[in-house]
Amino acid sequence: MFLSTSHNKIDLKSRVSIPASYRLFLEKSSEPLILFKSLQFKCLEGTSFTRMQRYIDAIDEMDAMSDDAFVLRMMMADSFETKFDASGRIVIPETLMNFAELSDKAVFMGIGESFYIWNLTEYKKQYQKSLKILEEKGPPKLFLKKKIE
Amino acid sequence: MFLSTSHNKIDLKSRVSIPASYRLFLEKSSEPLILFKSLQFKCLEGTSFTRMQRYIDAIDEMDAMSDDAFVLRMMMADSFETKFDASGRIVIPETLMNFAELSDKAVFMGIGESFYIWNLTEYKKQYQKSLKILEEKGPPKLFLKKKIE
DNA sequence: TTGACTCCCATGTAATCCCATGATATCCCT
DNA sequence: AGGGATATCATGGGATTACATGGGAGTCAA
Repeated sequence: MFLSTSHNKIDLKSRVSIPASYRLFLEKSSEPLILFKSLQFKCLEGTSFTRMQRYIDAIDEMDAMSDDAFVLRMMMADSFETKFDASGRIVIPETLMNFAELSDKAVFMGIGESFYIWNLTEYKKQYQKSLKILEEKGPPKLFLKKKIE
Repeated sequence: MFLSTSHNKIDLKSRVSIPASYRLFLEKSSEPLILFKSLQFKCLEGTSFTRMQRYIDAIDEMDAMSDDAFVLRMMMADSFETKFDASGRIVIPETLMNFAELSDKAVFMGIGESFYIWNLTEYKKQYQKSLKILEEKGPPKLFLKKKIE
């Protein structure tokens, strides 16, 4: 799984080291890494090939003319399969760099099945926001087990 | 699969480079590339031979006399099997150039099992539309579910 | 013979590979 | 438990290759 947070450098060639633990997870299942624009935030999302495959299969199962299918297709179009170099780096495509407003620093944030890549400012903003919500509304209700009915 | 977006030039001979990653995907399965008019948009669709076969099978399964079958068959009649030259280009048949109103620029948009070829204006229009849908309706339900079983 | 199509070669740019390095973490032996 | 040896990790930069594109020569058909 993708867990933990780390701050890595983006060099002049738009290369970043993917945190070793993330890489290990992908290599274990010998999966390529897919990068795409988040549909919810100004950040990138990384995930495994098979997970992306699931979205693609889902498109075929839905009404091809529906809004959902339309948005999902656009998401595919903004997805990239990336290759690791010998030392575990990838190149972030220019479109994605621009979308997430990345320049020289990337914050990796593991969220289980996938992970986010933020620019530092945006990351701090979201982090503060989550603290504020926590303070105002208290800890979220969290059910680790499904209710049996 | 077909992912990512790229902007390629169409030269005076109606030649375009098919993005290397798309070509790789086709070569891996040693499949010819089929080009045809999109049934939904003013763009071309490219896909593998076997997937095209599936479309044709689907038509065969419908009421042969129906309007739907009629329209689909007419569209399919304008399908072309393309050949790559040594450097990975194809020639876009004139009928298709006209249909999608292509001239000197082609936007390739990978959507998994197939890809679209748009003229720049039309592509931008569709992209804006997807942003609008996303803003108004939020991400597809499918996407919010972390696991799809 | 002319027009269209195909094959072949040329080229600048951008991506990828390869080797090098310092820093940190891990191992291992005493 | 210390402390040196070793592996792992993140980073930098040059060399090499791949890719997209342009143009010309050869080929076939009307």
